[in-house]
Amino acid sequence: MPRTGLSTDEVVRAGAELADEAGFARLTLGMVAERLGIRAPSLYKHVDSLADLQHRIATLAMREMDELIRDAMLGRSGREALAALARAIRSYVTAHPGRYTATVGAGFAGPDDALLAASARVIESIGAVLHGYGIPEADLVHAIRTLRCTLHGFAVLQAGNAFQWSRDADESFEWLIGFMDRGLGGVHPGGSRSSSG
Amino acid sequence: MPRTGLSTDEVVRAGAELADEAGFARLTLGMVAERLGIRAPSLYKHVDSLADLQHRIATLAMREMDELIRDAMLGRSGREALAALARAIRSYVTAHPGRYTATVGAGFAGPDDALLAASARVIESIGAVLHGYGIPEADLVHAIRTLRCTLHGFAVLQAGNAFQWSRDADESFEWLIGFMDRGLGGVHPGGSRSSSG
DNA sequence: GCCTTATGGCTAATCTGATTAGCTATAAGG
DNA sequence: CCTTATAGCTAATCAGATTAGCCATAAGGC
Repeated sequence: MPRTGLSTDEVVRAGAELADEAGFARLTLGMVAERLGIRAPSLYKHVDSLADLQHRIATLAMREMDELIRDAMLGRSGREALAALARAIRSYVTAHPGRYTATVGAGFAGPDDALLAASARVIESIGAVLHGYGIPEADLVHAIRTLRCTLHGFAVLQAGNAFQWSRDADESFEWLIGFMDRGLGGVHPGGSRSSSG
Repeated sequence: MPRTGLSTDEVVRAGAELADEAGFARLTLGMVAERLGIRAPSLYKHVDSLADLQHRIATLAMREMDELIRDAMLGRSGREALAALARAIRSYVTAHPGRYTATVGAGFAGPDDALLAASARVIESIGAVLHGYGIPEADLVHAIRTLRCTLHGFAVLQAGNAFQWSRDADESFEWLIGFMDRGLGGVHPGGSRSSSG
């Protein structure tokens, strides 16, 4: 048996791909092993358990998303930054629904958990959006949590394909961005409410 | 063996209780059977499969939530209705995190799915909130979807206990309500932005 | 109150998937 | 070329879902 010479990273990547393809809930170690051309028990040389693999996929997802978000937000502020953040998340979740789903149920193993660190970085980006809104210091925590809820809610529904949103999906998403902008107190020239488009 | 004389409803209720207690993901037929004082295979006389049980729990949750929401919103409109809706959901999810989680992954079996009907009723309540906001007809769909995202996002995070929100949870939640109100274009006497409590 | 019958519950067995135990060939370093 | 750590393997165990087939009992008809 020639050694494939796999690394944990490669195993996690294969798992992430399969989660996107087959759905996170249907991911099995057998599938991952087959994809990698090895037998299931051999995976334990790279990950501790299925739960460990799932947690690592969640971490990968959070890191990838963090990077996308930072790239998208670069040089923007206020509503522009908010829109960039939201679109980056939407784009990631659409491309990687299984990975995003991995993050939904994932818990933190402890203060050193890499997932916790990656999540914190994403939260940081959410916080950065608020700079342009002149939110009172005392309200910052609330605003971050609120934005997180809204973005996460959209992402979860998107990942689960829960809304048929057959038509007008893009339009609804733009409306969502405007909604958040208004909710944060954004004021824009020409009135604060828009009807469509 | 004295017949316990169980009904599907009782099985579903036991499953829902256990989901709340142990976590939806950890729910097994064995647990349900033990709780009911019967053996696991006997459950198949009442539900088709574990997946069927999970789907029924989701349906139960959606119905219970629908009822709570309607009661809470009765006689209210505008921001009052919005707040009542949000608080009803928060209250339900706090009391029944496992049941709510059941609804997250649940898909619809078809056009006659009872879960679909129950979900539609909840969406109806969300739509009713918008009456007080004078949203343009063309934007109603978007507003409903947007509100759904925000409320669902909060509920998912709450059910998963994802935010430690150790302190200020209530305050953040009130901020979330104000955020939605502003996002929907709510205008209130004395300025549209509040800073705290 | 007794007989019939549908059915709720049971045991035994199968199946899938995770996980463990213990073996072995090979890659990498000396 | 020899040594050694280890990636991968097979065989086996375990948990949990599900199926097959049996049987006692509750409910209704007489």
